[in-house]
Amino acid sequence: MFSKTCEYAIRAMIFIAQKSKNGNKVGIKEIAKGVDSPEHYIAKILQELGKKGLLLSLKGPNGGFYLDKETLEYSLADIVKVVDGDKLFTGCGLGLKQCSETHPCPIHHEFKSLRRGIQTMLEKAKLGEFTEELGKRLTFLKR
Amino acid sequence: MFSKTCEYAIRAMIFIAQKSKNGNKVGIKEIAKGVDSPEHYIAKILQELGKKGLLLSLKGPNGGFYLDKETLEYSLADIVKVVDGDKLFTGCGLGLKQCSETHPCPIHHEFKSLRRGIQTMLEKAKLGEFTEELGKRLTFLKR
DNA sequence: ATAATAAAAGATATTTTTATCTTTTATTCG
DNA sequence: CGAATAAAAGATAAAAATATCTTTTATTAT
Repeated sequence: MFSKTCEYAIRAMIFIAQKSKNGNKVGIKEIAKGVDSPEHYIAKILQELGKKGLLLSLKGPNGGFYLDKETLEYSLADIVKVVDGDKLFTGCGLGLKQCSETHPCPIHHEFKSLRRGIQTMLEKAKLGEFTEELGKRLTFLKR
Repeated sequence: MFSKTCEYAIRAMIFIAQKSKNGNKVGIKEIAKGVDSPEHYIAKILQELGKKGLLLSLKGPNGGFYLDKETLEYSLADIVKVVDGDKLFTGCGLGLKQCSETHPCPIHHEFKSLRRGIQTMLEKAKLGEFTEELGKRLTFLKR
């Protein structure tokens, strides 16, 4: 469904959301450990998300990655769009470039509703909303 | 959603289904052209599907790939399982290995229903059922 | 200012996926 | 049988995704 890069990205962002609840920041090492991802690799991904405005960071001592009230409102769909692009939401299930309503692949219509379901679910899933269950250890971000 | 390999596989299988309606066989060149895929690459994929019993073929003059009454009953889900494995149907959306009902990732439950929807749709889609609309040029397998 | 810290950026390496090319084997037909 | 045909199989290549390592820049606290 998602690229591995995107899986890391989502897990890291949810992790940061949880850790930055009280205005705290979290370092890349802790993030990498917390979501079980390669440190330098996830760093790259977060840099990109930062450039796109989905995430904040500060260098130096006491620095790290964090989310504020505004960025906590971003959804998983926003992350997916930045990392994997929007082919999951708009592309043809069979990889045809010109697949459309008027030139559909054989599974175009069935796929359309599936895609819509995926997109709706990801758009509803705001970063700020995962922290509670994570805090209670009802959900997990690694292994 | 699917690997590129799997997209080719599905397109080729639907193409063969259409072409082998009247007991005909279709050569690899015609298949490659018909679904706009690299010839040797799709050949490899079809060989694997053949080994797994989803597809029949015959060498020599008048040879080629074809489907019979039985193999036309296979669904897109069967193809996906052979080519991409079943991680789309059973794997964790965030890539966790131990994600389960008792150790769920934050989107486990939402994903479960999406996955089920995808699987159901693919299982319902039997190879034999695409030929009519393709014949009427209401649907397409390339570009 | 300076030293310490931590992210940003750049360069390189590895692995997997995708694709191509060549040789071999099976089948048909004259 | 022998020539032609077409898939099967094996070897190699190219591209993309994933991962690591090193250097640079920004920030903080002393």
